[in-house]
Amino acid sequence: MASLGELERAVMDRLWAADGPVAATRLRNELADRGVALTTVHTVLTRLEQKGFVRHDDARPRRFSARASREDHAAELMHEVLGQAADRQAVLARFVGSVNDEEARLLRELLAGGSTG
Amino acid sequence: MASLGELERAVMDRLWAADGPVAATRLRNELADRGVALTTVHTVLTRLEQKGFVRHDDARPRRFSARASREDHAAELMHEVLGQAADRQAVLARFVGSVNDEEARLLRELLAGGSTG
DNA sequence: ACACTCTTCTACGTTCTGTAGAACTTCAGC
DNA sequence: GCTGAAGTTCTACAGAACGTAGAAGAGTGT
Repeated sequence: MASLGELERAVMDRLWAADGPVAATRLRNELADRGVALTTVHTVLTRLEQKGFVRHDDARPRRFSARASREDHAAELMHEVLGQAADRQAVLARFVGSVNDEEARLLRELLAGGSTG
Repeated sequence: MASLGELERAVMDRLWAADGPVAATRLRNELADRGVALTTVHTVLTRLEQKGFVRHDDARPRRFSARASREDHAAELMHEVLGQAADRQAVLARFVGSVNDEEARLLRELLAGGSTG
């Protein structure tokens, strides 16, 4: 499980927040507060692709998008963390023990209406 | 959320697997396959302390222990990951959707027997 | 062809991690 | 209290990851 750097995460956040593929120039604009150069954005994007988080189309300004949604990514990460411990039950117990009531209710609903095979 | 390096994680694994505080020499022995020097173990231990993962007692061979259990740590991480996404419901939905039957059953039990207020 | 925009290549400084020698501290035995 | 062994801390360095971006190359519109 590769973890992301500060800028990498910022880029992923824009990609996730975006409503579709995004051009590098737009990302640069959205990250204007950091004052990063366009090439910097490209470098990060390339690294993110190598890590499997991002992909781009063949259009010409290339447009980049996240391979997985933020939610899928988070859920995936949760799984990795869960699987990394030998005693999953204990982890789940602690996890469930510390979610708030709303989340607990949601979980119950999700588990009740879940698939059966 | 600080992530750990290869050796750092290996050390944490021993600490978590151990049945109580562990001396550096023992850790070095347990990591014999890596052939690391005792000072290397100490360095890693120090860094792990700085990161808040480890603590040591005042005894004289110092003995080190993990601040949180592996399970607590994993559950904590899961929470961090969950909290990091805006749409928690969606994350939980995906998470629940991808746990296996056994885990799902366990979760149901945990949620059923949990607090109600 | 030319100017402009976009993309890729290459590079460098910083920080993190693995690695461990050198130096200092403490304890056991004398 | 001195001495040697064991333990601990200090300091340093190499390699990788990341932020950063200039230089160079490629594509587009006119």
